[in-house]
Amino acid sequence: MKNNIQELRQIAGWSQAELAKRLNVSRQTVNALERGRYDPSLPLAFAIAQLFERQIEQVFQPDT
Amino acid sequence: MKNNIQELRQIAGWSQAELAKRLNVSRQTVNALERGRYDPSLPLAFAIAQLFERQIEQVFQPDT
DNA sequence: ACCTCATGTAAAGGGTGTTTTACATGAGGT
DNA sequence: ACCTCATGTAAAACACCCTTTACATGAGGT
Repeated sequence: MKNNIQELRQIAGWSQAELAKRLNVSRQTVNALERGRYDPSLPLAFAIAQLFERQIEQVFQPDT
Repeated sequence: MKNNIQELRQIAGWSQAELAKRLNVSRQTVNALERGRYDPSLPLAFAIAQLFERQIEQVFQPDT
């Protein structure tokens, strides 16, 4: 599962720490998601999409 | 997180076991999702939405 | 009464998502 | 040289997702 979190975050002008705070997760979680270490839970995926005013499919793309 | 899995499955005319097979998960997983015992992983949420030809937001609705 | 099918549930176990604490590196500004 | 900020990473701990195996219930058909 790929994602555009880093790109969206940089467009917004936020650090990983700032994004983490807005999502109520740790900075390490944001870093891990951007680096593709694992996928977020579904509720976190919704929070990310809502924060960036995108649909989930616009932020996350399945490998297949 | 609420979802419309049961409704979509019934419209498709499938049993929980049939849906599970199409999703490559166990029947217990389908049952647990329909009954709201937990949320699916993000990849499974994508598979469900794609199977029913819906957007993720049309299948899953955050509580907030 | 029996059989089958669909559904609900439970327990144990492996794998994944997220946290806290902590340390390391590089870039920029003083 | 120093300080600060942003980023990357690691280990331990905990909760959650999903599996297999198993049993229980109710509805419908014979």
